[in-house]
Amino acid sequence: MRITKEKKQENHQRIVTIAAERFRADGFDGVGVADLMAQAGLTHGGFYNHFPSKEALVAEALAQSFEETAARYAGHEVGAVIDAYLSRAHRDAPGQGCPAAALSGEAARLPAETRAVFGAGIAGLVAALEASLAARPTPAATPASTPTATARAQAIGLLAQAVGAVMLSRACPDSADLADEILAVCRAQCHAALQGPDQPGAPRAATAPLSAGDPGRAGR
Amino acid sequence: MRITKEKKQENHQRIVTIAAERFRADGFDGVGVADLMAQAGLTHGGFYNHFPSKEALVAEALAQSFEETAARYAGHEVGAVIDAYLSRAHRDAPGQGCPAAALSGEAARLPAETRAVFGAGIAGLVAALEASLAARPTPAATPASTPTATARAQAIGLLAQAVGAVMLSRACPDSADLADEILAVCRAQCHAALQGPDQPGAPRAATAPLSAGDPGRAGR
DNA sequence: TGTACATCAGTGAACGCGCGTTCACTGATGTAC
DNA sequence: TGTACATCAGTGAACGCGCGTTCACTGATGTAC
Repeated sequence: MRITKEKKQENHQRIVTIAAERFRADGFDGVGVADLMAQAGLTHGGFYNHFPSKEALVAEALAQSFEETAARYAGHEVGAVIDAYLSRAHRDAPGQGCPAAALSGEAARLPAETRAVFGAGIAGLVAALEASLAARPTPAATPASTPTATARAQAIGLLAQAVGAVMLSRACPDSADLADEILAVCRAQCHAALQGPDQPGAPRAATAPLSAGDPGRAGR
Repeated sequence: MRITKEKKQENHQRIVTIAAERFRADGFDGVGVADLMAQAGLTHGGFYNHFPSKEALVAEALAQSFEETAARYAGHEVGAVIDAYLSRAHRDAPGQGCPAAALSGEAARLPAETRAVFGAGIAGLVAALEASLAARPTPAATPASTPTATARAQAIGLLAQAVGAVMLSRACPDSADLADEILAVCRAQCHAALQGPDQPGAPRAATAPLSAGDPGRAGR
């Protein structure tokens, strides 16, 4: 039954990718090793040929989720990133979305080593957002009297509000108006913050050119 | 072994209060029925004299947590509420803190009936915050040209950012500077938002007159 | 008010179940000659 | 290049454990007379 080294690596990657999605969708405790292996087309016994423990898989899956998320938003206009992040599509597809919005609550209870991975992921998102903010041209109408916050502070503020909004929206009952209201209100406020404290804030298109994975399978 | 009706009610209340704390600290799946009953000085078998299921206890504990949280902040200046909410004391004592910041992630995966309780709790916090915002005197320096956002929109935005900041801060490794930075940055931004988009933002005392329960037992 | 009996909160053993992990085994792959 | 053997990825049964829940039992409380 032995297989090629390449095949093994393929299997390893498949397990990690499946885990990355399932953990975000169902939580770390919501998916079992056997379930994950079955979804990868394997039996549970072989799991420990790939990982010393479930915890190790959690760490790998988290790292991959954060990288994938940072990569998806990289190079896009911050406004477009905000629209995509605070969209119903993102809220309704946690498995394809940002791990910070899906797993921050449980991450606080992870063992220190795994939590370090999560912290690094958050730091990476902040850094990426900060870079995007620093790269954009200064809003023309900003008067010299009110210097905009540092890009870093702005990045942290935007991330916190976006993560909070998506989490609260997900925690509301499916049909609740409040769930959509939270998303819409915070989307508007993030855009306003972007345009500087003195811009009245021209209305923006709410369309999200950035999608959080396959847009066809919402499944909320 | 039968006990007084009053005694039973006392026991019931004690179980709910213990559950409210433990669920926020360890998550719904992080605490077992037997553990909870033992902490209440009872044996696990009697649990079903009080609740039809663990899920029913979750619902009761959540409702109590939200009421307790809303009551704690009620009647205080919004600025003081922000300082207390975005404090290290609150971050380090999730069991005594806001259920939205402790359990929003897991709440998204709760059965519909329990999620409805959670949604009602969020709606209650928004309404309380909105009332506090509406009650305060309009910031003197706000020019007529930039009307402040509606109190409701402001309440939603503040709650989302505060919840997001506390959750992200908790998800960072214990000794990470980022954890404290998130809290400090978001605290400043919430205050700035309070003073209206045109106020440069006078420096504020960072002291939190409001505490999230017994300040002596941090335990992060 | 006093007595007889039904009620029921609490006890602790037991249930079935799913979990993470271990293990003996298989047989194709990789390697040493 | 060809052969013999060690390696090891995958299999599937089994492990111990903790979980939510059930149940027969106890005896003090509550109630009907």
